[in-house]
Amino acid sequence: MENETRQEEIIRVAAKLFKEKGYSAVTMRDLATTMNMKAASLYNHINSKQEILEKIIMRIARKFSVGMATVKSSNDSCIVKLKKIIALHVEVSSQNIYGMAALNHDWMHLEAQLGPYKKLRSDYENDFKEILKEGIAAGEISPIKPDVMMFSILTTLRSLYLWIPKKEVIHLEELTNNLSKILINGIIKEN
Amino acid sequence: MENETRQEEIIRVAAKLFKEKGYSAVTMRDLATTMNMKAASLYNHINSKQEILEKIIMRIARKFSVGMATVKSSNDSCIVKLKKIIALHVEVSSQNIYGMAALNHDWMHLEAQLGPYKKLRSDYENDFKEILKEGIAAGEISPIKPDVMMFSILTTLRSLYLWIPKKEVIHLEELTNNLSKILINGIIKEN
DNA sequence: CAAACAAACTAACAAGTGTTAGTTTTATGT
DNA sequence: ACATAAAACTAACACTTGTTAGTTTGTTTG
Repeated sequence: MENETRQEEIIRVAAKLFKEKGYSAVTMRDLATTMNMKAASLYNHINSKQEILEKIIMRIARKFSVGMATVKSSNDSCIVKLKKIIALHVEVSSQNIYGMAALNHDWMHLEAQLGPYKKLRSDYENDFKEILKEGIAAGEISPIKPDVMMFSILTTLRSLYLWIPKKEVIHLEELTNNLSKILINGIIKEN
Repeated sequence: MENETRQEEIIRVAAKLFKEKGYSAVTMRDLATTMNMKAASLYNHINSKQEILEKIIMRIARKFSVGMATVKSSNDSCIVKLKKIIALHVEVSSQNIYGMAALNHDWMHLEAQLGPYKKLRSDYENDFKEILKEGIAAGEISPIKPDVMMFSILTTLRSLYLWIPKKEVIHLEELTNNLSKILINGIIKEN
């Protein structure tokens, strides 16, 4: 982690602070103190507070879009596609625990990038819903309202960042498997 | 809605603003403008910005605690208990859409009430987990890690506020039934 | 060594923050 | 009509906000 630029370091530290208190409650002086410098010095590396938020959020949002495109273009069954999406969320969330908090809580404070972000998000949700609908049509998935299904699964996946850091040792593969079971097969015991 | 006090009205409007921008980003002048008054006038009805947040959050947190106590003391099976908890979340969330946002996003900005809030929340989670463990012991629920199960179900339920207002007409009972199916039985089609 | 550059610093700004004090308006009950 | 109380107002406060300008320090390169 020693070949990261000073800018990247600032953004990484900012994401951590944003997770704890939210974008609006974190001041440039807070960020500077954590970085062991004065607030004005931050501006040698970044252009504005807003820019930090943009980089944190848009970087992750694009990763999800790319991941979804890969899943979408595969020839897997819908259930397998869903499992791949679950794995995508576990992977991206575990690698961006702090950034995911900003993405979930502070996207509304985006300014110039607010439109582009919303587009990425709604495209993602549409793709997700489409997979569920195909699954229902193919008889793989129960014919419950796709909206409710998507909401249920996606909010769980979007909240992973809250929960992954609490696990002592994170077995990502095990977590992915458990989530797949719970989200797809439910929790009820079958006989 | 005409027998609500001016204080209650302020708190209700504040909750709506908090949902849109978060506690820290909402200024007393924002709140006053929305209420068609000057910021200083707010202080005829409330003592501080912090107090508004406390009332919004603690009021709801207590409702969940009371609801959980009722479920806990019943003689229902674990699956029925879970369904009752789902119904509890649908009910409280639909009646406090704006407040739920503050509870989920802004609890960390509580000051005097931060400790009490955290206690309520962790007690609630422990009760929830206990129900799942009993269900596993009784053979009603699949023997997956109770932590992962609780996380998955609870994050979905905690995010209901994001989603309920989007439904055109809200059939609360139908929503509760659909969620129960999805969260308990999963989405896969059984043959 | 000297030149060049990156990255820290001090000082200051204009605007916005929650909140208080004191005053005026508006409605209520006798 | 008048006293009372509720609820609005104006003005101001001390402090914090993001950001800029200009300067100094330290490190690399020719």
